[in-house]
Amino acid sequence: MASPNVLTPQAEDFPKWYQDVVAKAEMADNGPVRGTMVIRPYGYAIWERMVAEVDQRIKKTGAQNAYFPLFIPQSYLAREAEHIEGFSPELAVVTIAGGEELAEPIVVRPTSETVIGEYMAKWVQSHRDLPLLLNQWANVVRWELRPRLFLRSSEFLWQEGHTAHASAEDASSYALRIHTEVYNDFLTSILAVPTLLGIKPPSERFAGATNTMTCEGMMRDGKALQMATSHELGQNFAKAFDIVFQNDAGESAHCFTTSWGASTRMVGGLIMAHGDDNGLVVPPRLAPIQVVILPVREGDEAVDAACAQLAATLEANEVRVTLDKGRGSFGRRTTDWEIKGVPLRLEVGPRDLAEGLVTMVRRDTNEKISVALDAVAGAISHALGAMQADMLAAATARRDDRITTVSTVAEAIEASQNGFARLSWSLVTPEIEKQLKGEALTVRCLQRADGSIPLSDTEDGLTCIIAKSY
RNA sequence: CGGGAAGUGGCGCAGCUUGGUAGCGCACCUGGUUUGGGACCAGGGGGCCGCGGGUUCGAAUCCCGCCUUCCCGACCA
Repeated sequence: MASPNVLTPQAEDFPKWYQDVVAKAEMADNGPVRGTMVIRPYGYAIWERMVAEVDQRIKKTGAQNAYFPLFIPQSYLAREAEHIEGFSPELAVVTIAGGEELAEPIVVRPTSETVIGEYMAKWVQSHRDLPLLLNQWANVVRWELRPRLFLRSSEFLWQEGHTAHASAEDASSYALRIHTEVYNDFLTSILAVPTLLGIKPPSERFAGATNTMTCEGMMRDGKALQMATSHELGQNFAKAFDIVFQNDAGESAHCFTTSWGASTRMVGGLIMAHGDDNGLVVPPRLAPIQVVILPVREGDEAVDAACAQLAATLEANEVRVTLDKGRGSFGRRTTDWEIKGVPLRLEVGPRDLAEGLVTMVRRDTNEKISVALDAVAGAISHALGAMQADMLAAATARRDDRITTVSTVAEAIEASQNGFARLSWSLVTPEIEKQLKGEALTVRCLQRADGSIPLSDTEDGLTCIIAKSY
């Protein structure tokens, strides 16, 4: 256990705890311009792991990576009325470049539906060109009034997928496939964050979408965080950008498009879904460092040799392992790795070594197990697997404890002070949504009674999740 | 963008009321003793006090403007 005063306890001040973890785990710093973020090597290593896992899943669905420009003509955004209306307040616009006032202002992309739409129109001629499945990893800029590291920064990193299809059904099923096979699978099986899948109410839809799906996660303070999102755009952008194809009967038709994204916000979600008073807890399958080998004292030849041997063995078993430098007190080094959330520590000291043992400690439970030197590889592999499963189970239990099914709006407001309220969607009128807003609450998503994703907000028998959110 | 709080070595803070040129803890460097849950002793280094203006013989301290951060709201991945 970390000594007191390393981090602000969660129960005392959750936002302060979050900042402490971001700083002390060396995840990120504020940038010099308000809302900007410097991602430090450890934070970036975690992001890179997310990128690798998500990218691999995206490619499995058939999408290909490409890259589109940062700068977008302002007129492009204006072509889709809802889109420009939704994004205008958040845009950073370049009006001077090369020392001259520009004839047409250039927008720094807040998202790339518009530029990509322009090129889709160029590239799509026939139904044989469809579906067109594109993805890009990029930075985007949305000027934020209230920034928070990872959760809401004015510039952030993400992946944005953009696809064009011949039919509404094809677009819809692809967006759903991304939602479940890419996002939800990544979130649950790698990030160990259980999700509630649903659609956004019309008031919360992406600007220009006909349907927005969301993966809502619950943080340890009971607030909701949208971890990823997937949109059906209907023919809105196809009409604005003339994305037209000839079908097999030789007739012209507008495509149906989708877009979907997941961002560095997931790093914030990781911190807040799993972190505890001792710091970050990174699930093993995500962790850039899965095991740290920690010599109890420096300069002990037997210990150093055993550490080197263990590192080699684990590397050969494809475990992502780091050898602690052994400088400074044992307690200090232990605490530092604990704050970084490394799943397993292997403590190697002369006492254990004399008996042919090392001590393995799990970050999530602090459970200490003595392991024989020649059994380390197997024990590590087993512990990594167990910890991954236990973290998802624990997060799921915490979440379910905090979801209350209620039957009135007043009860929903009460129940959502410390968690999620589940209420019949039929009780939520636009006036009620306003009332909720006054209580700092929003409808996070709509679900069918069985928790599955509805096709539309007008289906009968839907429930909604009401919560505070980040 | 509105309402609150705050910016002083890397981090956390004191000093400001009653102007006189900066201090503490942690971190850092050197040496030694240590090392099984944030070690100890000794000796060191580092700050034009967020930025810009003003008042004054003199400003961390008083006045004005701006920037940044945090909390609460409206907007959002």
